[in-house]
Amino acid sequence: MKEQMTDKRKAILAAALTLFTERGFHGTPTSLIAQDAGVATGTLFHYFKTKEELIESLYLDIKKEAGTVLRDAGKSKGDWREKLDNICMAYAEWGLENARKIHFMQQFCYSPFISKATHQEGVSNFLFLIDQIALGIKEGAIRDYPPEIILSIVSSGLMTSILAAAREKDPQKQHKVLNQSIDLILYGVLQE
Amino acid sequence: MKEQMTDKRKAILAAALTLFTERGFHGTPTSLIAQDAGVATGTLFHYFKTKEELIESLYLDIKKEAGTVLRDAGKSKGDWREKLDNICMAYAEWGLENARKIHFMQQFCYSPFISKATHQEGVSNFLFLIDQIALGIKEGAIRDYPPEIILSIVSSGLMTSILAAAREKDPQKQHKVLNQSIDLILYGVLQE
Amino acid sequence: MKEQMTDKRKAILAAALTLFTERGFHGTPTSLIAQDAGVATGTLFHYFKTKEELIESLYLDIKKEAGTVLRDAGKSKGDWREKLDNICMAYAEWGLENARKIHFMQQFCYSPFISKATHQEGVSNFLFLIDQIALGIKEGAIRDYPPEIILSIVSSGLMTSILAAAREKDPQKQHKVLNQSIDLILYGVLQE
Amino acid sequence: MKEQMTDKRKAILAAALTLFTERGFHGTPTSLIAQDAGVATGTLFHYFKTKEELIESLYLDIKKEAGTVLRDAGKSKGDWREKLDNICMAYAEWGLENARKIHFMQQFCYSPFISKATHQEGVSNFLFLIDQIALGIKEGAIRDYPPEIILSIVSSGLMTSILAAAREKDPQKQHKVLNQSIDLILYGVLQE
DNA sequence: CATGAATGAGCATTCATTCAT
DNA sequence: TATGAATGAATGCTCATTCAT
Repeated sequence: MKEQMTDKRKAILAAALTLFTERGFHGTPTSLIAQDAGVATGTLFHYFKTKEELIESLYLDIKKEAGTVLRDAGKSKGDWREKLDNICMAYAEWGLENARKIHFMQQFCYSPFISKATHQEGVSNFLFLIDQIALGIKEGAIRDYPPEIILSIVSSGLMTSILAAAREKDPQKQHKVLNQSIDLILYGVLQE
Repeated sequence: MKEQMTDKRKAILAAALTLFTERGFHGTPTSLIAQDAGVATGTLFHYFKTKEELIESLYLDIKKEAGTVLRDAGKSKGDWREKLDNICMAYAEWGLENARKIHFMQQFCYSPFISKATHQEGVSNFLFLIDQIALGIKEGAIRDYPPEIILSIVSSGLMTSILAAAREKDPQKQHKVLNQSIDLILYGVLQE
Repeated sequence: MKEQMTDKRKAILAAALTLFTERGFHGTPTSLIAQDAGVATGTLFHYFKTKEELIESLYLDIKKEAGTVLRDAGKSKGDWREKLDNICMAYAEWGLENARKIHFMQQFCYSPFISKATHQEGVSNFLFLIDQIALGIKEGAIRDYPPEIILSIVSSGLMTSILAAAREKDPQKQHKVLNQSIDLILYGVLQE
Repeated sequence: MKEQMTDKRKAILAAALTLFTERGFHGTPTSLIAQDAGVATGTLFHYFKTKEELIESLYLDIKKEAGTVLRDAGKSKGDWREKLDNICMAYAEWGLENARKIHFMQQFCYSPFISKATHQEGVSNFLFLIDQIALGIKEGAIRDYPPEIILSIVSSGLMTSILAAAREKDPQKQHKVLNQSIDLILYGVLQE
């Protein structure tokens, strides 16, 4: 547990999340991040050797958090439909409360600021889902298609839906959008 | 006929497409765009008043081209499944040959470099699909969900699949990925 | 008479006068001068080889015009006080109607954009005044001080007064300011 | 004590003074100012947010210094002629040693680079002279003309004379020119 | 004579990073 | 650990000037 997550470190990451999504990577001066985080410019470079290291740390933190949310939701009991529904809803719920993190992932996962290696490491948090899907296929609950393809389609659909839901003001409407989206996504995936 | 699309203008847009996707907006100097396009730096600013205007023009051009591809494919005859399949395959085919354009849209559609107004204008090229989907619902071929939701889930799924397919080297594998992805996407959408 | 003073040439000089006083030399693009003059950018360089040549031509034209005004006024009859008063008032009158030209001279006579040679040539239009002053001294009407000093003090006082008068809106007030200023200036110069 | 006047700040102002008078505002690259001041370009912008702020600061500094010189000289004892003579000579003396500052004021006081507000603030350093002149008028020593007019004529005459004197090499000649000029200026102002 | 597209050197300003305190 | 003044390379954009039409 090398990561002690000082308050200052956390503040820097939080400020960076907001600023990077709102202004892009190069559009965000490190001095501004430091300012918003309430620390001196030099301090930022004490915690992160370079600006690149900062965005990659942020990326990994978010991916890890998202992975944990999914893993926890995956422990729910019930049949496959229920299980997948739970996982999707848990992710959507978290995404709605952390829209900026979804936004961040969407914007930076294919950007040149995240190295291939970091991207790999980030994705690794979701790999257990591949196994789960394979299991669902074997049990005849999920259509027999390559699990990677299923995962990428489901997750891109979810991300887009969360962002769409976040654009609604009314929480009831938000949930309606999410429920309908998840219905559609799972129709595509589940064997009827 | 305001748009005469000079050769130089085209060259600048082409160079910008490649560089923006590879290095990001702020990561790409205008001088480099000009160099790659084979024109002087001043010339770039003769055609586009600012760097922002350049990226927005590029965005609109691509969205327009994508809209045209879809519109043409939508004229095909046949039942709904065939029709949707044709549309998706045409889009995927185009996307595969223009992976950079897909990449560009994915990376910049939610970025702060494209103004809301431009985003709106870009999306307008796809609005006719909403009507089509509504028609399909009325005819009982497409599940009865809000057409906007259906459109956003289908298109995000398609984009992701195209990018995944583009990562494959072998054209045969590419098409297999695409076919399987489109199958899955349409399962979700079509009423069986 | 090499100078045929085409309409276009005149238009360029007029536009340049306004723009140079309002925005400075380097602050005024030649393209803007051309635009305001209603000609193409290339045309400006047909009449003036460089931007420097333009400002120097403008400077000389103005100095020449000012010299002519003074020379004409100097032909008036009457005693020395009357004569000097006439000269000053004529100059002030012209300056009031051509405040921009006064402003221009004030701003650029010591600026680095006017070469020493051009400055010399411009000043030559006023040299006859030195002789006049010398004559006035010899006749005992003007105090016995070096004519160059007298000239420079009188003319700087006049310029400043014209600019001050031009700042007033009411023509009556303008003239009051001018008359009072000229009174004061001549008190200093005339032998009582 | 907001103004700590760091060494670096002082060096930048000194370099700017020389360069602006010699090459004009737009004719002077900030990089050259920094170089001449012996600091990095970034440092210049650490002390002055923009090039405009730099020239305005410089203008205010000089006006303040000039005002102080006059104020100190105004404390001298003696009759009005002596007093005005002292003030003028003190100013001329300072101007001779600081010809560049005089040159700067002459060149930029009516230029578009100094905002109206800054001009006002600069002029405020001389306002006490208006009161002095009014007093002189009341006591019958100075001719009864609007004090503002008297001030502007005297000061423009002085400035011009200082510049003329500065053009002489020989210090003796310089002082002769100044003395004669001040004589002439005061003849115009003083009631005999 | 007149045009205006094209050029590319030049400049104001920003910003990641360092380092003395 | 924390600070923030100082650095200077890098970049978006401007503009005098040319030249093919």
